[in-house]
Amino acid sequence: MKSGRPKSDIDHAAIIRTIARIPRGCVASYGEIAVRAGLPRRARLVGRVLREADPELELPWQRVLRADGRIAFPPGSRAYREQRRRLIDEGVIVLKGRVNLARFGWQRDLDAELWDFRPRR
DNA sequence: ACATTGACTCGCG
DNA sequence: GCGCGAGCCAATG
Repeated sequence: MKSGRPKSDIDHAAIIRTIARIPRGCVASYGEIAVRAGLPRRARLVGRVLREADPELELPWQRVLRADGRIAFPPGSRAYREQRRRLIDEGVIVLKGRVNLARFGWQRDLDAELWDFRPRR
């Protein structure tokens, strides 16, 4: 019986599911993903899970940014450029490696009402 | 068992 | 804006 892997597999799955739900054209921080997955203060775990995630899952990893809206990878790196490209391709405005969270942050279901007087597009 | 390392975050100066 | 330290914690060496 190989007791298995630690319960962290459960957390891992919760994180994967949460990331998969980020709407197209929106972004969320590592910390926010953690909270939504029921794992407050586990932002680093989100990053780790993302790094090891199977590409087959085709997770929208480009939508996960740092708490201040910046791309986590070193500016100019391959991953940085790809993330920037993917975001722009789905309509997210990226200025100097940063996204305006007030505008593109994933806050629809948390504050659905604010959606009405939020500038569109 | 101990030390280092991160796709992190926050507060402070 | 920038650097630091602290808190975070699983993976790695």
